[in-house]
Amino acid sequence: MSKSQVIDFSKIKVSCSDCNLHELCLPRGLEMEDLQVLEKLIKRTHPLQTGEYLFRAGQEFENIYALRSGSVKLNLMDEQGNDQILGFYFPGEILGLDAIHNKRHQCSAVALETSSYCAFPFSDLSEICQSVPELQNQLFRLMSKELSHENELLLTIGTKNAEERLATFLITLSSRFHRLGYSSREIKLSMSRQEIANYLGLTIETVSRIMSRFQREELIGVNRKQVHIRNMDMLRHISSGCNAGSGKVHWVK
Amino acid sequence: MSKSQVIDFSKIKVSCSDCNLHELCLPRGLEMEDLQVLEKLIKRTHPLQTGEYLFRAGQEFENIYALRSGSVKLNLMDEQGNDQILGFYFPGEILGLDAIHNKRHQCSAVALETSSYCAFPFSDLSEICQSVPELQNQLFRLMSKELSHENELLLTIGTKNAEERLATFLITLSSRFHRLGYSSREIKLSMSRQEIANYLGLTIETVSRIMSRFQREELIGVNRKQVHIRNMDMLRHISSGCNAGSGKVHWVK
DNA sequence: TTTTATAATTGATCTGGATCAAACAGCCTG
DNA sequence: CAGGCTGTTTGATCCAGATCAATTATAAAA
Repeated sequence: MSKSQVIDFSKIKVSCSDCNLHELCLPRGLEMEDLQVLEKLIKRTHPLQTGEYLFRAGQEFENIYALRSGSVKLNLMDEQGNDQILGFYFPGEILGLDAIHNKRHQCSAVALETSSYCAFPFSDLSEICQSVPELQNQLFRLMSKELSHENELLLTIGTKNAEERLATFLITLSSRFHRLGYSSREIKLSMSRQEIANYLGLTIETVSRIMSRFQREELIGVNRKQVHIRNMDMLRHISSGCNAGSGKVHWVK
Repeated sequence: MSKSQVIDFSKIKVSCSDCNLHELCLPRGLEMEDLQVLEKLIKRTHPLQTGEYLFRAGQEFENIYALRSGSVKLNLMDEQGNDQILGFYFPGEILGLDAIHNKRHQCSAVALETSSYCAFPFSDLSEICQSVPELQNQLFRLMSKELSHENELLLTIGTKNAEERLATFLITLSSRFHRLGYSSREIKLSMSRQEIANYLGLTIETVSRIMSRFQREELIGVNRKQVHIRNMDMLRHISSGCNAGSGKVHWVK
């Protein structure tokens, strides 16, 4: 209503100790002194608007990024223009780790909605790691977790059918939102159907059809980008591929 | 011929400074002193025979592994038994990095042929990183490279058709072998057709058919597990998806 | 040598999801 | 509020690759 309600994010001063994502992006048990060193090197900038880039493929690698609010998609393109979305990122998650080895980003990261973030200059960070073992280990853990996520995605795309992939997608989003303190039943999709389709190795039509089917079967309620999970168990059941309901039967010899 | 030619690998004493994979697995410019510390903690064991496990899903994470000879497949299985091969590993490559974050292996690593390796206890390694910055950075780089590999695989599986995937697979193997000092035209496949198919998200029949077609078109020569690349350019062309030869035409508006 | 077992190839058919096409629903903007 | 734009849904058809089935090749065992 009043203009005073319009927030100027650029003027907000946030310290890591205040940040509610603290536990997600920083190691536990960091000394106050270390924390202050860390805070000093963090670059905070204007939030990104929808469609703006956090980083672009080809850019020199300088920072890793911790998402503070909003959401971001990460995608990789080859010389032919084939474009694959590798992941969606939400508050507390880290981006840019895959660019370390050749000092250049291969992927692009694009905001799916207004999003704010912290940037950590990697060279400084890796230097601090030398004196703060817990920070080094946190970075190892973060990269390792990223690897695991990609492994899961490969398993999903490589072995599951369209229905199972979409169910898996919804279940995964739900549990990630839940971890952030949101409802696990109300999902606000910040990405388009096209982006979901690309991510899951499907087409937009297939995604749309299956969403409709899930709705018809009362597993979910859909209103544009808002998804309400009505039957979590069944959805989980479908996502794990034991979907006897659709006539698939596994015989035991 | 004579029995003296049978090598007892368990008695071979190899130091990192002798190892021809040195450059691949250790950081450059490591001080002699640091190298000796490192060598002391490396566990060398009997080589694995075909089918033996380097590590199994569920096992506690202790070591990361540097493959010294042979080859290994890494695979991930879900509760339903869906099994996805995530990668094939060759000498100089590192396995186990994805297990860091929850201290337990999610994947299994199985030898595809007689294979030898070095095991580095990770807790020791991360401790040494505190005093040897270059080692820490090498680990960051290795994990980052692993992430990039998975990104590439996702792009391949998510956007390419069967023919393009197999061509990509062969080209990739070729260049990896070349980096190891082998011919880039002679590929000895240590994995079965079934394993190639699984890795590429295809069936064994599709892989076999496309291999036959490639042979018919004189792109490759195949003799069981031995593949000879006869037309690298064309293979590369197919792998990158600009395959006008098969009737696909891209119109410019 | 034959026997058995496993991996790979080849052919015939089927189908899940892609592609093509059209209609529809929210939107901004003039 | 009409018109244009974009994203989504739904229907009709097609096809790349899966599935099913049979044959062949290789290798190890008897």
